[in-house]
Amino acid sequence: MAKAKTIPAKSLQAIQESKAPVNKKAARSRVGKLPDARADVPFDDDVAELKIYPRTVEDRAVYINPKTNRKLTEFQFKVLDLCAQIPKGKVTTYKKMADAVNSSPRAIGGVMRINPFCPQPVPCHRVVASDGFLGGFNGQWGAGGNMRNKRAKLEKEGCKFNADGFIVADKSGDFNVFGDFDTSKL
DNA sequence: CGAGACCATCGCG
DNA sequence: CGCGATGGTCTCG
Repeated sequence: MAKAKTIPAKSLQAIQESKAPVNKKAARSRVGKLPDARADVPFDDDVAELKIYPRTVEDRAVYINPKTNRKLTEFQFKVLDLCAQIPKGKVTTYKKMADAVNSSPRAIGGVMRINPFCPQPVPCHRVVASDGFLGGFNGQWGAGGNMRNKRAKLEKEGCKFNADGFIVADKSGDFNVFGDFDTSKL
């Protein structure tokens, strides 16, 4: 029964050629890190729960992020606001978001990590890596991570994935990265 | 106030 | 397909 868990390079190539939505770059080492389920993290595909999100400057000034026990910075709110613009059933990438606020993808990831407003109104599960890979969730990346829940949430919204954790279609049936951010109201 | 650490990435070799 | 480079932010002393 025991089979190799790593994915043969050929399969990866096939995946890239036929389905890779964004770049046709070769899959990276992270692909070999599947599966993504973690026994210690309960399954959760809820995409409806609505957290209270401080909108006004005053409210934001006093809000304490329960995840960090700290206030959120201006930049963090900016990124969260941006993320909140992603329509249901669509996804965007860390890079797109970074471009939108003149930041870097890693900084975006950093904010997603501490996002206390998941899954609403800040649907951080709709942010994937630039090549369509599901990426990280819940503070972890790839395998050790808990992509299962991120994936479950997206599937519930109508997105499709292949066996390796790459998105192949959003709700519309195609895959196109959402990048139409309105940065004017940040 | 400054330096160092961190990262749910990227893209090149 | 692996690995190092890189940018920006956060944290702590």
